[in-house]
Amino acid sequence: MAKLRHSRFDCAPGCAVEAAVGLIDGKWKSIILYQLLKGTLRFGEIHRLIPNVTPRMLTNQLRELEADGLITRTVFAQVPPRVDYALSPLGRSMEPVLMALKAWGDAHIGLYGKPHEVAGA
Amino acid sequence: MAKLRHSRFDCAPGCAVEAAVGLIDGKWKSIILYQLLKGTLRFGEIHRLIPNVTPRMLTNQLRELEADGLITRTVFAQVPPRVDYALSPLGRSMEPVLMALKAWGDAHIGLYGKPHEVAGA
DNA sequence: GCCTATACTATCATAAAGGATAGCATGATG
DNA sequence: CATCATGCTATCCTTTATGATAGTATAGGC
Repeated sequence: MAKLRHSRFDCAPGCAVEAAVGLIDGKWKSIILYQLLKGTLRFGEIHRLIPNVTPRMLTNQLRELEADGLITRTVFAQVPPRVDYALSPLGRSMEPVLMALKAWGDAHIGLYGKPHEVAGA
Repeated sequence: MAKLRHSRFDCAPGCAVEAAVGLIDGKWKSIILYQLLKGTLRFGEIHRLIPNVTPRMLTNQLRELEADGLITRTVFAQVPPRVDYALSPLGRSMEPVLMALKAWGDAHIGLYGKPHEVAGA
């Protein structure tokens, strides 16, 4: 059996932090959730907003976010196919976390804006 | 050359979020930072607070956090050795992120408290 | 002299994360 | 009939993350 995701929850003092981090653990997940804050998006729209992700990984991480209950996936029976992704109420409850991350990133992005050029802290 | 950590910063709209997430990307990092919110800790104290981490990984992630400027490491020339770890001002500025993660985790830990038992969202 | 403590280091191993590339079914369009 | 769009899937591959285990230097305590 593959290691269970989130299996590390052991209710130590850091547990709550760990639980939250575990849900956004995946290279593209936090970006996907952040983009969905603005509203429902289709697969292709997400891909245009995050061009560096491969279709395989985008699908993979959308499926995991759905399995974790953070987003909803709605398929429209038409051609070409249309699939809408949106934050679920649980996902929406992550907004304070995502906005805290953004606020921190906005304030400090200059420290890491270029590879190899980390400013002295 | 190994891939640079944080090399994925490309200043897309999610960039700021990505930057912040990249700094806590590592199985134990968010827990370490969370524990250090309470104040300076020695290596062994951190290990007692996070018993599941191996010494190798604890050292590895402490070194990365230090390299990223989030924590400071102070060596005392004595025997047995004593090394203190503390949040740097930059690390301290992550407190809102860590507290947002904790608040979210506290509110929702029940959803993921046990492996294999994800409540319907 | 042996044991203990501390904060690691060294080495090997396993598992997983993520990427690269090519391809698919269906209808619409020209 | 060829091309296009969409949202993927399949397969193989590379890289990285993490773990398991054993070991280390130095002084102090018994």
